Amino acid sequence: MTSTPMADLWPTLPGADTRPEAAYRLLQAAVESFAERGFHATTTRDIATAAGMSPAALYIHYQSKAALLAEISQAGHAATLALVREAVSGEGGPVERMRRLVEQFTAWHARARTVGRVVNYELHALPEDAYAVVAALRLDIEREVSALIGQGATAGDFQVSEVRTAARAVTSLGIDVSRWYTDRSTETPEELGRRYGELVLRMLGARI
Amino acid sequence: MTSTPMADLWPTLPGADTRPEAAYRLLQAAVESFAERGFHATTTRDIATAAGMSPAALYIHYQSKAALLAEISQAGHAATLALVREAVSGEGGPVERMRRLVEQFTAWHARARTVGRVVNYELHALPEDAYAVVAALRLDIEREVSALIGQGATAGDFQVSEVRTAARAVTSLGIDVSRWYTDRSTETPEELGRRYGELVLRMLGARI
DNA sequence: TCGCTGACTAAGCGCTTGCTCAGCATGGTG
DNA sequence: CACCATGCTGAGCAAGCGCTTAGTCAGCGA
Repeated sequence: MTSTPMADLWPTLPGADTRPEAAYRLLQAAVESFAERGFHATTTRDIATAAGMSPAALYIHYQSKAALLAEISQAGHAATLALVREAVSGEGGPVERMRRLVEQFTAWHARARTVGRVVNYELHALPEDAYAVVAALRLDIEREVSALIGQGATAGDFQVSEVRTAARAVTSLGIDVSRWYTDRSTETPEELGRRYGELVLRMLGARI
Repeated sequence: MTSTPMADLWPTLPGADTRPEAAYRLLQAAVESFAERGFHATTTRDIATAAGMSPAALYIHYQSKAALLAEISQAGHAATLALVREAVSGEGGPVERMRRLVEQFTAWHARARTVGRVVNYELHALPEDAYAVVAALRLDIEREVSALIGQGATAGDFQVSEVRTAARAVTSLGIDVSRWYTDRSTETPEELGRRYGELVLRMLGARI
């Protein structure tokens, strides 16, 4: 279910990630548990048991429970920013690029909803230094989206009165997907992405 | 700051609410603390201290920490549903009512963002019976929005391919406001509401 | 065969948690 | 005055928390 998105974040290619398999299992268990119950309601025993180990084994691979959260949050944000950058700097005009951005951003938040929940809703539990890193990544994401809307507006492709508000709305729609999307949702992540793409383009006043 | 929305949820009119003032103070402290740190990271000592009491005093007014959360969540959802019903069943055509709905829904989630965070992001911490009540209220909210979009679509005022997806997007936009809106936001809740109203109407294909 | 290393566990430490309870001050009532 | 209900506190209990420690054991190079 979430194995594909997880693999996207922490590549298991030989040489690309030297992390032992046990550390990877702990990471996966932590994502699942943090997403379902939240960071503070998750115990180190939960994570270790789900990874098939004793609680003490966690501390061989990670400094603390919070370090696990920091790792997940930073990798998740980095992956999201990469996705956004790829769409924004891709081929085509503002309309085409915005459509691709929303499609990918939305589909990612549906597909990787467990990681997405940790990334977007457990920020307050991050240690201060990890939070600073993540906050910078979030700002970058917002700036990329704003820049694309700005380009479209000056090119006459979009009609928006406030670029920042429009950018907020676009990212907001995608982020919130990770809150409500479930296994039982009838739309596939890709279908949802296409539909949200349409809605956003109309919202931005694009003639389509 | 949040005192006005709080008063909306738990009226202090003489006779309307027989709750002792101390219980009200505990409620307010709990909302603030749950919103900032989350339910599980909040201790009963946090709440009691913020309300100017010893931890034991909490249990004179509420059965448990979870009972406080249940009270907040149910009152918050009830208030939101009332707001939605008032807008949906108000005067005017679908376009006019949708604009008012989004304006009010958005402004509420900005103004009452502390309550809003508890309402939308602490559902998983609710005891099972309280969750059932709240889930029913959430379903009602979604149904009201869907019904209005459906009306507008059949009347030819909206162009939407999937009513459910469109309804999701509309409520999603409003809910997510409680996540990101802060004291430092430059837009007032009402300004934000008006702008989101415009964006949503365009998203729904209304000719405006 | 040997000593060493890295991954792991059983046990448990010190602390915090949600919650309880005996008792105290207050103010209204006979 | 006595009486008691009410609202609260100080002290503290049992359980559970994150994390540590001492020790086990398979695998490996010399």
